[in-house]
Amino acid sequence: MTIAEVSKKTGLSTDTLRYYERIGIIPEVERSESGIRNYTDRDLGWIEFSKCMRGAGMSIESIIEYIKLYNKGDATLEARKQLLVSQRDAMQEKLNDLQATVDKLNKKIENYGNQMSVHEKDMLKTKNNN
Amino acid sequence: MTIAEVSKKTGLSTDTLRYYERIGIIPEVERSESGIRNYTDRDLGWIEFSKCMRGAGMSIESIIEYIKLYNKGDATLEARKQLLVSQRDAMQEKLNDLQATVDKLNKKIENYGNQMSVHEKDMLKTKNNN
DNA sequence: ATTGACATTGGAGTGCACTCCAATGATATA
DNA sequence: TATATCATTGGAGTGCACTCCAATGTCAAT
Repeated sequence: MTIAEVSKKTGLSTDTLRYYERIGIIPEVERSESGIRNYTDRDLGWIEFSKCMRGAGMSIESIIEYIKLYNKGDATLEARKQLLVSQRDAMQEKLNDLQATVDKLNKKIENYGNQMSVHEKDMLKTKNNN
Repeated sequence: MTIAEVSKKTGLSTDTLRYYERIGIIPEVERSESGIRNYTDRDLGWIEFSKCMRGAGMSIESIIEYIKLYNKGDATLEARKQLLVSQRDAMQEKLNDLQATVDKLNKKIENYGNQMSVHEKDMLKTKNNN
């Protein structure tokens, strides 16, 4: 698979793909004799993984750490698990916060729903109802 | 309320507080004759609002837009509502993605749970199971 | 009146995660 | 074989959201 194809499949730009490889978020991709990348399905798996984790807010630094551990083999199983657990916990917390904010927003939107002056109502309410 | 007190209450640094005011994420705060800020509860409300929205990933640009609309008064009620609705929808989507990623991560963690070589298992699975 | 802890400003600096670019090389098609 | 379209690299540039800083001012307590 060429970089253009992978870009299309994943939605990541070729620049980002090369950047990810350079910094170690994707293992090094095989090249043709002339130096052109040839992505395997396995590479694609890592790309999707990284994309997914990045999308969930995991830092590039943490992904690099995970991949480094992975490359060290089975001795790092526990460490990898712990890394994932702590990332999941962080995500779960963000998720909860996000849910709380969505709920808040929904209440505000409801207030906007009825046609009375929200300007006035608003300022008579609890702090967070701007 | 002094800026230090507000900083303590909100968890935002004094630098951030001044920055937020400068860019319009917080309405201008009253000053003493000598120019020192004196925050009201109303100011605090806006700060909490902005903090909350920022925490949920709303961009500073959007918050500025909302506050500008707010300051234009009741003529902008509908626009404000629409802004909030679209932000909520964006958050809801992020929330769904996040949930999906947490679920995925939980499955991976389960795999790590049993002591067999995940290294081998891993690579025999579907793409996304790195 | 001096000390020390706070406040102010504008502007420069930081960190993250890309994103763009110019120079150059590879490959496919007419 | 010429042309067009892709690929490569290293390094510079971008955008966002802060964060830090130095010079200076304010204020309460000794």
